[in-house]
Amino acid sequence: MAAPRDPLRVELLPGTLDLLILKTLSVTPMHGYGIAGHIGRLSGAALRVEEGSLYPALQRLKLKGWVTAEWRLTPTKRRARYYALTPAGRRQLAHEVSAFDQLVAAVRSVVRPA
Amino acid sequence: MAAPRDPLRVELLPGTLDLLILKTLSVTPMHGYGIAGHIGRLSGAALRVEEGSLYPALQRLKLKGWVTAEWRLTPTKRRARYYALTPAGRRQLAHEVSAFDQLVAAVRSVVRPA
DNA sequence: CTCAATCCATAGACTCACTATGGATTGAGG
DNA sequence: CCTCAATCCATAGTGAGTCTATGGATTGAG
Repeated sequence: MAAPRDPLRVELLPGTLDLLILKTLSVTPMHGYGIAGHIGRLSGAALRVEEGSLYPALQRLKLKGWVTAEWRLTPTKRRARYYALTPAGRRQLAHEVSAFDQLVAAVRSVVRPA
Repeated sequence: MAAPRDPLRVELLPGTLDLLILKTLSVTPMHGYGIAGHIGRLSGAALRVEEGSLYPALQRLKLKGWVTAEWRLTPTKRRARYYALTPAGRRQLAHEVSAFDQLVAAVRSVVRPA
């Protein structure tokens, strides 16, 4: 079996965090801790969202009107702040997905020219 | 013919600029202006590297020992500062290409779950 | 009862790209 | 000749955004 190794941390490029959060919330409203867990799981633990990045990001998204926040109780009776995507947030998500794809294509055209 | 339109500017994600510069210099030594032109051309004008981003980036790369700088004359007899990749720079390039690919894969696994 | 996990959030440091600016040189077109 | 666009260099200041470090409260398992 392979030797245990560090969990291959991929540094987050600034600008991708909003995209990841919006996408996560497009599935269902979720609280901060849950968002971080969801991103970590789906990425196979490659992406680790720090709380010091997450909460400021959520504030930004709220200010821009892309998400709403509401205190609720978790299934385990814990008090948590649930964030939900607004219609504007959904449009923004589509826009950011497209921008990300274009950027990746552009960078690849330089890194791997035909 | 298509109507003239704005050149579809893709905002550069922080961290990708070094990668683009290193890759460009891996072909042949080049001066700043040439680097910007090369990236713009290969990306189909999608990426536009501003001089205010480029020169500070070149300083960084030089400080880290990934490129060297040398004054020379262009084929058109203009004085220009030619930058060249060092062996450490080449290793860094390989590392950044790999990191970029991993990041893209990780983000996509969240944005487009199987 | 203790400790890990779950949940929130802020402050400060730091990296890095962008705008704005400034300057020098060359060649083409008038 | 003169002007202007293109070629080349570079810095200062700003602002966006992520990270580390920190702090605190609650719940359940052992």
